[in-house]
Amino acid sequence: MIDANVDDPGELMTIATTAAEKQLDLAALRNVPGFVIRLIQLKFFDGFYETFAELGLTPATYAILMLVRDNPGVVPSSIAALLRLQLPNLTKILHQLEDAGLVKRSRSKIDRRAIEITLTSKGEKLMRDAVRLTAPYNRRMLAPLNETERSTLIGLLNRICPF
Amino acid sequence: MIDANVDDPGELMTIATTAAEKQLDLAALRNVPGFVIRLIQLKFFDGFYETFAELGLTPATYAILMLVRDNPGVVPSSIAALLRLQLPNLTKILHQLEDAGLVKRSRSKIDRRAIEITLTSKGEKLMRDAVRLTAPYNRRMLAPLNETERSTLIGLLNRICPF
DNA sequence: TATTGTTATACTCTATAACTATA
DNA sequence: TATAGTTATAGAGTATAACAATA
Repeated sequence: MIDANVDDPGELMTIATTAAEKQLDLAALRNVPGFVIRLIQLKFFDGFYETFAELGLTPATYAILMLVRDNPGVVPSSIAALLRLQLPNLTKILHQLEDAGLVKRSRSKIDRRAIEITLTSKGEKLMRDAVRLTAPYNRRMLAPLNETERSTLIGLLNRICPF
Repeated sequence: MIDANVDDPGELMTIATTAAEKQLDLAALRNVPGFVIRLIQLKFFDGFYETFAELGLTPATYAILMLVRDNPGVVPSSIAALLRLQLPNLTKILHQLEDAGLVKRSRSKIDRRAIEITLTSKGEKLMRDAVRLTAPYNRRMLAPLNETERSTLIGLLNRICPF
């Protein structure tokens, strides 16, 4: 050890990298919900991968497969509109899910332009496994809140959710 | 008009693209806060660009400049840690902001590896303009909630925000 | 030997235009 | 003429490795 910071004995002197250490003023940004929501979303994504990577799921494929599970025969344009994905990008993902044996694509008999998406049995099994991990994941992400507060938050979020 | 849907008279037959039209079952996804938060974040980003694009601000530059405004002399590594940006990516943005005359970069006299970031007067003026647009933007994004609910939401979000 | 900031680069996500087949 | 899906491609955002200067 060459040099030591008097305020931080026992460690090499480094520039503080957390708000608390650096005493940064964050009051303004904390009152911008869009900023706070962005940070929370990054936290949820990190937590998602920690929990669901073992199943090979991403946030996007989780949402797509869950939507298909509850709405068998849903068409790509509906999925894209709801999940705010561009159709070309969704097409690619759906082909990957089909290649992985998780979904089945079949021409609609009513409108032969449309493709009806359903889960395969492999896809259904995957989502059963995913569902088992979901409640613990949600609890972990909302750990600072008690049960009442979690319900309140989910209710308020759904009120401002654009669908 | 060639053909008309009996359920939708007066319009060409199209596949419904909203949850309401298509009667999609979204109950499962609505109870996954991470999913709802992702959609809300996309909504906030869209709204952000509608409001702040005229100032040339992005969500990232807004946050960076606001942080620098309230913490003059803050170093890139602190900004990166707080805003969850990688240092190489932040470096690029800071050089753009410097080229635009919004921030000043100067070597720290305490630690000559570090760069202290401050706003220029042009940067200060820009953020005064941005602040004027912020409250209306926040209100518009949280329009479905009353004043009490907005406060409750912001409080709960800050409790789960990772800093 | 570790840290700050930089450069270069790769990878993922997202967006747009042009095409086909169907309506 | 408009829509569903596809293909190709471009752009933005994000991540990683290697480096120089400084501690």
